[in-house]
Amino acid sequence: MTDADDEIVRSGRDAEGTKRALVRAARRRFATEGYRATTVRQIAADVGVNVALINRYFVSKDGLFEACMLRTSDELATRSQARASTPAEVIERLIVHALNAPNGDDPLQLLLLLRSSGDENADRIRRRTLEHFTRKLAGASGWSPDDPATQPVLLKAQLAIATMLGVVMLRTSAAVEPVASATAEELAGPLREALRVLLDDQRS
Amino acid sequence: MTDADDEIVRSGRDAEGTKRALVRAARRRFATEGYRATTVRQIAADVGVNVALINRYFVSKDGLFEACMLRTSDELATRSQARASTPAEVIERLIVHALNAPNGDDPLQLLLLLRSSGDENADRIRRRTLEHFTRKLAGASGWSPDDPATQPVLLKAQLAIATMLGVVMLRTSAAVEPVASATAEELAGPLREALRVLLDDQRS
DNA sequence: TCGTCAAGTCAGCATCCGCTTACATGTCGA
DNA sequence: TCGACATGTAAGCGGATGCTGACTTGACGA
Repeated sequence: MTDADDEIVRSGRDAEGTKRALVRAARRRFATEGYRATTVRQIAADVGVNVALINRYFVSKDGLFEACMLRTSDELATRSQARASTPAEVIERLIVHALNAPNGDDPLQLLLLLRSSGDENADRIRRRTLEHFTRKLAGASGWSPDDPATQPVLLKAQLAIATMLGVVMLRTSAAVEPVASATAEELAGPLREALRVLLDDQRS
Repeated sequence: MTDADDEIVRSGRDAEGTKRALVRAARRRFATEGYRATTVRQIAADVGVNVALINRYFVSKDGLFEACMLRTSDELATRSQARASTPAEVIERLIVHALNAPNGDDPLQLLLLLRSSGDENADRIRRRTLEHFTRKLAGASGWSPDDPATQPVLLKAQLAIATMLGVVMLRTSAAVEPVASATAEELAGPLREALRVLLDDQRS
């Protein structure tokens, strides 16, 4: 495990480690404060590294954002690769993912939080990742991607994602009470019910 | 009705009309592109007016954002003042409000509630508006605000709001398919079911 | 007709942001 | 030991952004 990359320790002289640390710090900033509000100087300062390295390693701020999206996309793909399970399990994992990880490191949380960047390429990646995630979610409910009757299920899956997105935003970005300080346990119950309606129905 | 304030017509020499037009244009920008990405020059250009007027009338960009928040807060309060109705009616109104025509201002109002400006005062207004809206929604389901047993209902009402916010976000800001180009009718069905679980239950 | 004042404009300042260029420094093989 | 290269730094440029103060224009009453 190459964790603890963004420690202040940062021994330097380790390009790959520095890149990882930059992506980590950037992801956190982008997720919590948005693309435009995040400055490359902030990110560099978080890692304890000179600003110019961002341009050296990622060409531009857009490039760094894209790297964040790609890494999030990868992690998400890896996790959902874990054998397709029952709808109930999928729902459970979705809830746990979104409600824990208060530091904003969870890829699902990050993906949901990412707002539009203004950069065309990064926005396309974000859209594609979300759509891929939608299909995964619908697929885990036992639908074939080619079945034309799947269309309404895709919509429902996306509504489930939208629900989680809204919850995460209200909790982290807007900090609205009481949902912001509610425990994961308090939220899990109602969320389970709502998501079951959307994901676990009888093919109606 | 003093609509059509942001027409190119803008006869000038009408301070109140200009202020309203600025708030309208600003709200659209803030909601769709976020606070930081929106520039005062853009807003002024949208209205066809000199930038300096923003500072004259609203002191600062923060002040303009706060005016936007206050206006949506007012409009939202006015609408929900319409006699408390049955949960089913409330759900229906919520859905219509959020799914209205994309050029309409209704979804933008909700979207604006998610945007944080960094300004302490404006953010407080946003939080307060959302919390007030939550209580209204819970109240429409027949719960007294003082009953301690209401707490979980507040949470559920907020989850319902979160769902609608997420849907609006995916449709307008992220433009993720298929939800972005789905019709209101296609979405209304599943949304009704999900919201009913959260708002119309049997006090469980 | 003309003075007054609000409504609106103009030009520019200070600051920040993304990015680049030139330079310093640590590491490692010959 | 030392040169070569990769890693990291310092300084600053060009442009955008928020905001300001002095100015112009138009409406209206005496």
